[in-house]
Amino acid sequence: MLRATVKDVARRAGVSPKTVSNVMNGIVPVSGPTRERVEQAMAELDYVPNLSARGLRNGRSGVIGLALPDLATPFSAEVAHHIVEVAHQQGWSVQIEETGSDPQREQELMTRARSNLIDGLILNPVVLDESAVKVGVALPPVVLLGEVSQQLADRVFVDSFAAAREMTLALARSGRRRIAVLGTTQGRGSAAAIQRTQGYEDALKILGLPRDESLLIPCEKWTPETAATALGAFLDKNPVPEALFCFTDSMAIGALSVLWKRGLRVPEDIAVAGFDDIADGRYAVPSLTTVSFDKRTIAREALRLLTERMGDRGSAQRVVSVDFSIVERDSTRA
Amino acid sequence: MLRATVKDVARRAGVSPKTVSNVMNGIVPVSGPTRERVEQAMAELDYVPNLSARGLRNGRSGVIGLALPDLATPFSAEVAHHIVEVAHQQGWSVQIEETGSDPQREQELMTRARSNLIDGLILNPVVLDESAVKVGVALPPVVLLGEVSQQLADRVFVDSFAAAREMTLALARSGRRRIAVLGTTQGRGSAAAIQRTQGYEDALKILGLPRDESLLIPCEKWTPETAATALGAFLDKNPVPEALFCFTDSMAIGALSVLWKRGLRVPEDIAVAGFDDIADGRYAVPSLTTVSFDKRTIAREALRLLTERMGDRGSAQRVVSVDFSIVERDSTRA
DNA sequence: GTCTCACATTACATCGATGTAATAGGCGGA
DNA sequence: TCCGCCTATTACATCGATGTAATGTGAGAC
Repeated sequence: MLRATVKDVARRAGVSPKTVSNVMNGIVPVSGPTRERVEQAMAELDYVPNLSARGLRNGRSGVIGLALPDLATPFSAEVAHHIVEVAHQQGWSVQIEETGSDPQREQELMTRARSNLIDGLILNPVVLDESAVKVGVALPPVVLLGEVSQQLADRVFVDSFAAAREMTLALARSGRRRIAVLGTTQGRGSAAAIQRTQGYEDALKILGLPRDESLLIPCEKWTPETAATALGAFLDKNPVPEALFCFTDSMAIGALSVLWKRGLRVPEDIAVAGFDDIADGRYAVPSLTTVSFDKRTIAREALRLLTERMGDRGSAQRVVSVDFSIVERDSTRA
Repeated sequence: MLRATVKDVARRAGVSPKTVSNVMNGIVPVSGPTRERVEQAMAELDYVPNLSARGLRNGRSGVIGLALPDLATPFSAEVAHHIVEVAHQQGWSVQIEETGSDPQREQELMTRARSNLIDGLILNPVVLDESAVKVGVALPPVVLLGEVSQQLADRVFVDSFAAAREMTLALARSGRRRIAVLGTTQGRGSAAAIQRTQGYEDALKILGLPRDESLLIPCEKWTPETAATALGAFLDKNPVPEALFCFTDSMAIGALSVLWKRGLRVPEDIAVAGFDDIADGRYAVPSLTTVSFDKRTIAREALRLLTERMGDRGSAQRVVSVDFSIVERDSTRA
């Protein structure tokens, strides 16, 4: 059985297809009785508009794309959750893509986006800074999430540099001096890694603490697995630091696991802090001190920038910084 | 600057629009030289097909919907991750919707799906069993994930009853007799809750252990928060059980947090087990014993059922059961 | 040299909704 | 009674890609 179309509804209501369309869109006025007849016909035929047709005609699909490195990451999952929710409230559908930290795939996405199934794209890039958003190509509206050196698109971010500095200062407040960081990168790392490292170093300077290269624990991929491995290797060769600042909560959770296995008590033997304030951190053992920020705000701002950009291509790019705060929990409480 | 269309490509290549279409689709044969001219023209014009138009014409959009209760839940996030990945491999895009455990919203989704922007729907229902999939309405292909009493749609699931029974037996293996479960529901709960409770009770019967009503710790929402609250209330009024089987890993993580705060050692004072094998469980403190199953397999099977169903509407519904195994980690190891 | 036959290519209609411009209908004022 | 005007409604074209059926083109056979 075929689906009903405007034509069918029109026939049943004894009006023209365009009138049916007018009833749906509510821009062109329709008289009371006519409207009622049409609405009844729609109900009787169980009419559902064909969004492909509408999209073709209007040039907009009502769908936005959301591209994240890996949905299974708690942080990405929380961001996705809020974006889907906010988008839904505003009548948008969300198409999700994973980039797997692969610039190639971010390119593909752009193409997809240009195929008109997507009216705009919210992209959380990882490694790539420049590659994804190529100049000169007719791009759909794009909003970037996070720390990116990219200057060509709208962007919502948390000031990683300031946050890392504050967290380091907070860790030092109880007299801790040997503060290690987990998640630094060798060579060209992500913008976030670079900024967090710099924030940490800036705090050391403020504190008058020596910069100890050995306290920078590199970890390219920011997952519990890699963090656990990296921290394990570090502990095999170095004395236990007084505090450990992990560049993400996920890494901190991996770190807590390793510390516990080695019989190191947190926070008595070593304080641990994270970044992102993911839900798991609250229920970590012990609960995790972290850099917190409102992900719903990020979602809302990203969507705001995106919709504004749809209306007004070509204006100067906007950048929104979202506030953060240090949330102290058991993992650092003396 | 407007996007190029088949017409533009055709003009540039000196052929008809239909020939361009033939080159893209590869069904109607196109001679070598012509194909080359067309391909070059497409490249020069940076041509990207309009998927709305294609969707309108073909009646298929190349997009499938994925509806989950809450993307921020680690379990949902992992499932989503695998589905997006598998779908991508097969050339599908995935549109994500959250149902927030709200049957109303599951209904809306069906409507959305019928609006032809979605060729099929993978739905992970929670409370609703019957409501979403109404008979008689022209539905898009639907595959349900999880334990549902629903008999009208294809389905991929893990045998919760058997898994809960095995887990309970495993917990009893080290001589533990007072085994509590966390996550039971009062009244009409989710199908999963009912089956897991029954599996637990079946194991008690096998073990010859008494069924102790007080060891059923109710918890409607399966989150760490609610689990922590429920377990806290339980511990205030009851002696500490020898083992605690949480109906999800998320709840187990909340439970571990509470136990730790109360100074109860896991597994010495109480063994703890979960269900789902989410990544966080591996890095919980202590690492979490759980019911494990391959989520990629779930994703693959769900997509297989869905695509098969697209080709063949109307055949009998299929049900796929995915294997599980008990993974013992530190939270139960004596 | 004409006639098939096979195959590549084309013109045209179509998918469903909606903007545009023209039409129909109603009402008040002269 | 007729004109003019405002509003609700309509016919038609259009968005871009593609199926259908018809056309064109060449090779091969007689």
